[in-house]
Amino acid sequence: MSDKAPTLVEVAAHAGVSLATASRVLNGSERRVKPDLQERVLASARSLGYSANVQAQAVARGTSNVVALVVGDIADPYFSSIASGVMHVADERGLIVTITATGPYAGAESVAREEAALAALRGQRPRAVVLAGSRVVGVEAAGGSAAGAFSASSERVAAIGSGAPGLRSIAVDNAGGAAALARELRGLGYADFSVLAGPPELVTVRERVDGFRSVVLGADVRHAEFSREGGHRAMAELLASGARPDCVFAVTDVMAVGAMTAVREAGLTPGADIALAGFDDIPLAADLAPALTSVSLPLAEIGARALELALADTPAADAPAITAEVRLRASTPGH
Amino acid sequence: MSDKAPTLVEVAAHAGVSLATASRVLNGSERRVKPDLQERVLASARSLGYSANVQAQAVARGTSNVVALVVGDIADPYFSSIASGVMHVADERGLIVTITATGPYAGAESVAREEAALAALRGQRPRAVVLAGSRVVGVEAAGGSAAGAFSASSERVAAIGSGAPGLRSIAVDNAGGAAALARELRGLGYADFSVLAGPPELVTVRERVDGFRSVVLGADVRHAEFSREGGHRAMAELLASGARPDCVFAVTDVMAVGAMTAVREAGLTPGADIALAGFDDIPLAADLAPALTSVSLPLAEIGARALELALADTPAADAPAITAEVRLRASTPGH
DNA sequence: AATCTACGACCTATAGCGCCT
DNA sequence: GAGGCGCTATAGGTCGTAGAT
Repeated sequence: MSDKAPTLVEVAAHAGVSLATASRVLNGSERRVKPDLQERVLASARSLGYSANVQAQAVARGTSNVVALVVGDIADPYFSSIASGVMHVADERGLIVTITATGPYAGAESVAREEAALAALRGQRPRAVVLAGSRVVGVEAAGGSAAGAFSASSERVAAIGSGAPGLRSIAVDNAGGAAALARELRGLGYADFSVLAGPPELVTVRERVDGFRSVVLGADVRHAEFSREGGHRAMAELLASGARPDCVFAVTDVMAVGAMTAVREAGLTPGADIALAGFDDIPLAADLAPALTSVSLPLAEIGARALELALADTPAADAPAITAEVRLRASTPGH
Repeated sequence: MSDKAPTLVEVAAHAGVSLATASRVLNGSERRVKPDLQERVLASARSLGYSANVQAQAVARGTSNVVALVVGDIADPYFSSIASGVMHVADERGLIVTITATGPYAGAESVAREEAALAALRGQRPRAVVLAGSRVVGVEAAGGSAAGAFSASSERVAAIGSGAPGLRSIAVDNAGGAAALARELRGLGYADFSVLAGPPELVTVRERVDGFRSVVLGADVRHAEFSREGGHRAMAELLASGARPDCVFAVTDVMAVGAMTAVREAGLTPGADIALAGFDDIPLAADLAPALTSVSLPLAEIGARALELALADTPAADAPAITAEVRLRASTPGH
């Protein structure tokens, strides 16, 4: 009934070898020890239930096997899909993933929270960090102080989307995807568009809105929280104002979901009375009724590539931007 | 352009004080030092960009501030909602959370993976661990070897749902919720039921199926993977077999979503031709069309309580089981 | 034929690592 | 200022074999 985990010295003593030898057979890779001793050490370790203390290893080695992931909200399908990809490659490489959520976006306070999170992360001395939630426009906020401190201290950071200068980043063609969507929708016969956007400070939001409006110049834009509720409220207000666009583009599928419900609550039929399109192509998008037209992003792959990029020794030649693919579905029927 | 993080000794030297003093003002809680020294140390720390190495602190203190969360699949709304709750309380208490995914359930292999994950977790010396994905029936698997090693080594573990004996656990009234749902559905006039279940080895599945069938005795049961695809396939097969139950209960909302699409693909209208109900009440359940009838579980709260339970010094008097609430919606209209 | 030095193979002893008490 | 946390890394020791003298 040992109530404390056995240490290496105990294992070494039990096996009758030196600490160094025990360390080598249990962890060290290079030097090898004679088979019989090796066997004895392993046997002792097993019988004592030894498990190396990774914290101590990290201190001794001067490098941890922890990677940190920063997201906005893990319950959001966008982030959880990315997290899934990150965790997959971490698992392959025997790395431990720690996750931090910066919470819903709420102006300056969020920037502060984000920086606090990054500062706290530094304490972990992670081998790499993936910023999936660093969403604030501007070098100062996203890539300046906090994130800057990372690169300066030689820690490897990769941002998803709009990379702050000087930071590795996985480029996502938000603007191009949104523009392509706009073109398709116009080709379908829609003419009167309205855009449901998140906070304008978020780069991702700006890119998607700008991309969409580069094709559909006159589209009216409405900002709201970056969530299902935000989409719901924005759409409800839009309808309450008497507007009846024939197609609404929500910059996020999650917002589109809320918008769709709002349309329904107003006694209208999504798809038929008002077409609806989103962005991200989250897992459930195609299962909605009507199935939601969206711009597909390989979220898990993005997460995986982000971690690989962050882990790389050399900043790596800039990979091509992740391309977004338009998926037309029943929520935007052809006229 | 320092490429290495400054250490405490550097800060101490810079401030002209002893290591111990610096340690006290920057981390130690008890003893306090004179204001002027304190200020000097803080100034040095700031100017050097010092950030305590938590790994080293953990080794020195003999206790880490890491809590581990084990889930099946972080991209599944059920798990990500729970994770959200866990992360929230961890954040409040200044703890770091690491997440491990055991992957989709796949028989014995999954049990092995789960144990491997737990073994790896031991190396982290977490202050507490929350098992949200430990889903296998039987003491041996879920609470036996691996998990047992934790409690034996005095680490604090809490399981969500069916607790293995000897493990702290958050009880969830799966059976009661499913039974209540069955009663409500029968009250609505449904008589011919079919159940879409996940792998029978999972306790959660068993409890929900058994609870439902304790009310609706004759219900036919069909097992499939514990996912959207599983629900889709099972429903497609059910329909292909020529069966036309008037109400189908999927043990999980995620499965219900797949089932709903399968119903539609068969040219039938969910709700009208075949009623559909799920379990969990994931965020998007009410936004589906028809809105999905489900049994609501406070997932984030469950996660939060699980971590609190795991963290508690004393095993805590057994709290009441989490009660599940039936939410009747449009997918199961009254006759 | 016996001794010496060389040398690889292997292990032990012992400094650290960054921090706490 | 000293000692310790659990572990890594490396200098330095021991031993056995082998070619040189």
